Amino acid sequence: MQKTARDSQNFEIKLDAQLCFAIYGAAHAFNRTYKPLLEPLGLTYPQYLVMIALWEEDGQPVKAIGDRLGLDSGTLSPLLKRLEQAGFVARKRDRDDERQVRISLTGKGAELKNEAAGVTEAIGKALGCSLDEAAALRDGLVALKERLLSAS
Amino acid sequence: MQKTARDSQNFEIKLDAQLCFAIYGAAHAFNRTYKPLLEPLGLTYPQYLVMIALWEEDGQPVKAIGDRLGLDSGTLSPLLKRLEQAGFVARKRDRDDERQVRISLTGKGAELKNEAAGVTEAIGKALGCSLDEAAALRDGLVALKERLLSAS
DNA sequence: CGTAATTAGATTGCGCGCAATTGATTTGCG
DNA sequence: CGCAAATCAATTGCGCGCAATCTAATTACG
Repeated sequence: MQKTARDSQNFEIKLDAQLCFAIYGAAHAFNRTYKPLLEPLGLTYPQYLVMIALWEEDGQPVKAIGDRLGLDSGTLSPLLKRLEQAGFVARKRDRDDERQVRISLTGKGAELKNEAAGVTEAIGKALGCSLDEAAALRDGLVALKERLLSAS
Repeated sequence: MQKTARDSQNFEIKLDAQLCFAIYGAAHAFNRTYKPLLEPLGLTYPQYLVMIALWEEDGQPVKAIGDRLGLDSGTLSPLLKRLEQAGFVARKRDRDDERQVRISLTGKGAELKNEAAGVTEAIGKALGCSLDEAAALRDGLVALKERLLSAS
């Protein structure tokens, strides 16, 4: 069994594919784990991420939320409309810059943060690893993301 | 500045959020990096994953592809229909078990593997890390996925 | 043997995710 | 000042991703 350049390229192809599958699968697994936990709250996973962003800082414009989550108005506009419909947020035009729409939490939306604490706890258990391990994985993913985005 | 139970709970919510964001963001970054590379081939990212599965083993039934990628027929049926429309695969009922539909590569679909080698090379560069690092990340993701799925 | 339970795939409905376009507002520059 | 360029959100169109439902085929069991 001799090792050739072609072998190592095949190795790279397989690893690339495996990494694709791994990211893809892990993201879906995350999604599936959150879904039943978020359903009682009346939130989808992306909606939950938006709520977290608002719990951290209320009254952000759509653009700021989009930058934080990496989403554009094509995704956020209808999503925010549904959050408004559900009574979690209110949308109003910024008086100083009427291009912007600021998203603010309603009382109901702010209260939801307390219920969400249970979700966090359940996910923590499902992760089944220490905070250090989770942090290490997170750092690896963030670094990967940075490299991918800066390369393009 | 006193440290209270509420503080530490907020800390956990944020860390949880960061891991969410990290997976979410990395998956999107992967998607965005692949998209312009796959467009010339006429494939979307999920279609590319299906093609990889078929290049590894031709003639699989829909169910087997779904198990490999974690997708159900609701996603695969229309996706495969588009791959068939594009001339990359053919679908035919298994003669021994007419419930199953086996997906086989056309000549055009098999040839596409050669063009896809360039995609792999570009991604390898975009990853910007050693094979060992990529493998470690892959293992961490696979382990995470396993824990999440087994917990639910 | 025959009916019930299981399995495979397709279809429908809804919510992202993103490119492209549109419309309104603000900014910048001559 | 005035017009062009830039910015922000909304909308449209298409392709997933998944739950729920449906049909057809196979298997299991009495």
